[in-house]
Parts: sequence; C-alpha cells; structure tokens
Amino acid sequence: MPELPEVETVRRGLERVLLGQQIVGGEVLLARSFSGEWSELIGRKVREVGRRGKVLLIGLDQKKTALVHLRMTGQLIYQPQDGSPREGGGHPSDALIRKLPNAHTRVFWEMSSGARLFFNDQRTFGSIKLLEDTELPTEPFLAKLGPEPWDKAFSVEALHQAFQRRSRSSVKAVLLDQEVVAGIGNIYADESLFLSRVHPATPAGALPKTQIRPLIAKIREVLERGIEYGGVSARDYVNAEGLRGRMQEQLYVYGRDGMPCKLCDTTLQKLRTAGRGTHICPRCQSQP
DNA sequence: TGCCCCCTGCAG
DNA sequence: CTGCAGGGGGCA
Repeated sequence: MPELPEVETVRRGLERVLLGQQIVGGEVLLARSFSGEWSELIGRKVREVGRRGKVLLIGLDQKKTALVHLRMTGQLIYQPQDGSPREGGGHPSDALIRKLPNAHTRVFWEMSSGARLFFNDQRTFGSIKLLEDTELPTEPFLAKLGPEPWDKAFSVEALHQAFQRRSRSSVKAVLLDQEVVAGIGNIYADESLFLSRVHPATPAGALPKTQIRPLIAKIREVLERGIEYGGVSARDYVNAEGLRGRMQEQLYVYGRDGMPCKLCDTTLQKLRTAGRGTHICPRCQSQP
C-alpha cells in the first residue's frame, strides 16, 4: 500500500532524524529482505534521504546507497534510544509497533545515537538493497522508472503518447505502470480517476486528449493531498515514527464500496480492472 | 501485454 | 477453509 505519498511521508520523517548518524550495527532477520554486503554498511554515515517513485534512497558516505522498497506491507520505523512505548491509539497495529523488533521485523540498523531503525514487512515482498552509487543508474527498476508526477516530463504529450501506445489497455493499467509515471498505486489511481470523472476501465486510446491535462492535474492534487495528510493507513502503513496517516478519511472511492458517493450519494461499486480491486462511482464516472 | 505468483493475515 | 489484499517480476 505504500505509494508515493506514504513513501514521501516516511522519507521526511527519516530525514529529520537520520541525517549525519552513523550505522554501527544491526541484524538481518530474514535473509531475502537484504541484499548487498552487510559489512560495508557498518560505519557508514547517512548523508541524505531521498526518494524516486515508491523507492526510498538512503544515501550513505563512501558512495553507497541503500534502496528500500516497502512494496505491500513494508514499514521503516525509527525508534530513538529513549523511545518509550508509545501510547496506543486503540488500533490493532499499535500493539505490534509498541514492541520492536516484532514478528514482522526483517532487518534493523543500530545507529550511533543508540537509536534503531526497523524494517518490518509482514508479507516479505519488500527489500533493502545496498548498492554502490555507481550502480544506481543501471539498477534495473530505477533505470526504467518514469518521471516523478510533478516533473515536466510527465506532460500532456507524454501521457497522451503512453495512452496511444497502449490504446487497448485500461487507463488505470497505464497509470499504474511505473515506467509511465513513478509513484501511483492502486489507491491514488482510483482516487485521481474518480476526481477526473474517468472510468478506470476506459480504453486508454479512447480517452479524449482534452481530458489528459485535467487528469494530470488531479493526479498531482491527490498525491499532494496524500502527503499533506501523512498517507493512507488502510492496513499496515505507518510513518517513520510508527504513527498512522490520516488520508484514508479523505478518500472518495478507495475502500468505500457499498457506501454513498461523497459527491452524488450514489452507492459506490467495486470491480476488477488491471487485475486490481477498483473502486468507482457508477454515476460520476461514465461507463467506457 | 495481461496474468500468475511471491507471502502472510484476516474477513467471510 | 477459501479468497482477497496489491507492487512488481517473470512468463506465455
């Protein structure tokens, strides 16, 4: 579930606390969650915390970078040395976060301050990959990644071309393609298509070119709003402090099937598009 | 280019 | 107990 806004929220949280700190130890609890030379991590200082699409890039000294992909259920939680058990908000996820490491902790780093950084990942799809900076340009996923949503390269022309190239695919499938634009996942795809009044199953080639500029605008708006509200915590997602986001309350369609549309009161529906659960308002979003 | 699979937990 | 959650790799 972490999509661009969630990853960006984690990035900002880590940037506040991690810069300049040295990694002094830690442990890999699940081998496939970490790749690269662990020993080269020890003694490194964090020089920057970046992001590309849904990937976190923890820049270290000696020209190394740790790539963190949270995939479905990954969490990066920073626990200060004096980190006292947090007051539970009553949500089930709070209990797990109170105790770290927990059953889902796959990797953790110990920092010079005595703080620890935990990589938790229930479904183990996520990973941390330690690379030399020289390997970044050829890292397969990063190399193919499309522009950031706010990049000039994510233009009306570019999206129109992507829609033409894959004219028989659904618009939703194209928006989920990380090579077209980086960072959109299932939640923000559904939300931006709803706000654009475009049915997710519309064949990409059939979308009038005049609708592309507003669609890009809505994508940017909803992602910005996602960041502003600290991301969607529908299930596992928490920020670097282990706290849940508030964006789930702002959603118009995702996870609201069977409930009334916030704009027209029509009962929202759930269907399957691009192999994903897809949420629509049958009235606001015209049939393809 | 679309679909199965990776994996785990939880709703039905 | 089955099916679903859904990012992205790999394959037909």
